[in-house]
Amino acid sequence: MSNRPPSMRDVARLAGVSLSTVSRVMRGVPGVSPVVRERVQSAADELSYVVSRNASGLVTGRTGRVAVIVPFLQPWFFGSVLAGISDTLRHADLDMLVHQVGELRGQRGWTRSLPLRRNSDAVITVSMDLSSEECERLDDVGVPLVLTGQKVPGRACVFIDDRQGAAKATRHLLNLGHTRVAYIGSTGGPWLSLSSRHRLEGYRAAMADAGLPEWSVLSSPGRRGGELAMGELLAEHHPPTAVLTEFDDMAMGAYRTLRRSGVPVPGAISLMGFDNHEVASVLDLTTVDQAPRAIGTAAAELTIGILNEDAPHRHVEMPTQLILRQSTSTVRERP
Amino acid sequence: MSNRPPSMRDVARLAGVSLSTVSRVMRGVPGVSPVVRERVQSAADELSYVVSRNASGLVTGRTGRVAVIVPFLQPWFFGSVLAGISDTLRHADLDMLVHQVGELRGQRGWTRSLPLRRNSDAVITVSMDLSSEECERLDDVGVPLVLTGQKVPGRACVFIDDRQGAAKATRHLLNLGHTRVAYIGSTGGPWLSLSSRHRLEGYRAAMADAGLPEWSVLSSPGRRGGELAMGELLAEHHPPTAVLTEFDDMAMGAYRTLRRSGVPVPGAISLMGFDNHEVASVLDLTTVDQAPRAIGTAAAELTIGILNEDAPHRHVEMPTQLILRQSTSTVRERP
DNA sequence: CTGTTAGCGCCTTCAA
DNA sequence: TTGAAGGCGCTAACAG
Repeated sequence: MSNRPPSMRDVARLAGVSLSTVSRVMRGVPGVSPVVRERVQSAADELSYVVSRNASGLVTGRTGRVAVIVPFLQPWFFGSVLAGISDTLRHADLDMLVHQVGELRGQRGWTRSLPLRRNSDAVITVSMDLSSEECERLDDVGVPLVLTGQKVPGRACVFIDDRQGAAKATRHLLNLGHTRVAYIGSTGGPWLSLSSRHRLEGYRAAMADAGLPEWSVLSSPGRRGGELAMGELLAEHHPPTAVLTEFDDMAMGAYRTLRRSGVPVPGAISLMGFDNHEVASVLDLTTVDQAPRAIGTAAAELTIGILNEDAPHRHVEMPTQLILRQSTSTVRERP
Repeated sequence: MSNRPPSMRDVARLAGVSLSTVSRVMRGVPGVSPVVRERVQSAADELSYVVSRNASGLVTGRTGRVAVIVPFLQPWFFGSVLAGISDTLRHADLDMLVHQVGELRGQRGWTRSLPLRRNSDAVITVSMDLSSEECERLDDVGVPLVLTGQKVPGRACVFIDDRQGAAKATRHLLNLGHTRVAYIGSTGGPWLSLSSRHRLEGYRAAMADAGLPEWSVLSSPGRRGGELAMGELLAEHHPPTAVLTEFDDMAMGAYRTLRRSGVPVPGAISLMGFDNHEVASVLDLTTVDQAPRAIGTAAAELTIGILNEDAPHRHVEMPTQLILRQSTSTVRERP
């Protein structure tokens, strides 16, 4: 509190050298004798001096910061991605600036309202499902843009193969002998529509391959949607024997309906989710893992690569993995 | 990509005014005629010009950024707190810098390894349970420090009354007629020990008030710990009829053990958590809400108040609230 | 109401 | 290997 923190000048004075020498030492560039380097270092330590990114950034044009844009911070998924990004950036000595834009979204020109330009070296979006217009707006910021959760030709992105993941999940149910396999998907969710579409397509393809009719119910995204959709399915004359949901959240809603209706899982209905939500294990829910933390790590690495101008590949596809638990089993025809 | 982004000079040239005029307009300070203001504004828009916080910060000594330190980003709780902080800071035109220090923790001097100094106007810690030594190290950064999740005399902090919350929860179980009420707590968790202690104390106090013996099992934090602890309790000759856990995560573990052991909830055992985890509702778990998002909001408001030097009160206690669901019921003696 | 001037702390020439 | 000078983009005094 009080006076300004020590500046490079203070360190220089204490070490008895010039500003440039201190600067060289702090940046770790060669061209300083070991003796002097040591002297400057201890002077800096004594004052607990830290280089101001503000000032150095003014000169170099780099801020040492990466902006991360997420729709919401609350859901488990985003926390995981951020965790991966954060750790990776720190090792590259970059800070993470987080912008939650869920509420802003929809306002025209929300990209402009963020103080991104000149305030970060790169922008990472997390499952924002950006339109190409929005992408271009972000390009306007003038720094590299890395997308996660969507695949856009010509742009750096990290994504999973939603289609394949959903197909894999569907096949798992089919292999268990189920033939009446329903799908609960979401609609109207503002930032997931692309991946929603792909997962639905994956389900459809797997069903078609097996020569079975598709049976999908679309509902509002989230737990409540799952609850309602499952209610609809149960009201049918011949309910399905297996249900795949677009993501675990919806599976949880579906699970709740099943529990309240006294329908045993997986006794009467096998239930499957997608995401490997942190509590899927609590419910023993069979699901598809998409390693959100690894997505964050990959996005950060891609970003660092681009900043160093040695970006090897700009499209990174992350693997999905079937997580088998107790909520699915071989088909048992109802009495 | 390419040339430097437009600077204030470019805007000034385009609008045909001087630098200071542009500066005044951008900062929204009075003393500019509406006509000129309008002209400058549209010039800025045309160039999609954004003020560089770097440069202005150099002059004002303010960075326009607040650093938030969290142990981990993954758990639901932290995401919620961050969500509250983020929205509140944005309205004050401050950016949020997030540092995840879980892995660093334990290394001596981890506070020094963060580039906080000169890079943020204030520091908010989230459930870090800092030692006074660590607090002092952070003071060294020279910016205001706001703590959440712990109460330290003389420091700005936002916290809940863990003792009271746990006592309230215990009394809820007692009021249902339970007399064999056990408590599952965590031990060894690096960043929750303070609140752990308080919750345990709250349980003990409520039991003592009712003239009942306490019955606590401490286990590792997290779901696994809850699983094991509940296993221990079930192995007893006369298991408890009600169990309070230190937090929902442990309750989920306990729930899993109960489900696998075929013990009906709340038929045989009433189960209660603490936190109101986002999936507590899926499990119909009775719990205590501590509104993490509101904690974040309060912390950010407190921070803004301190930065504006009009901080009214520096200790903010957040209320806790009993959330009644289906996992607790009146005692029914076992057959 | 508007423009001019002098730094903020640092990096990058260039010269010694 | 070291130092001196200039300027990065902006704000805060001033002067007009």
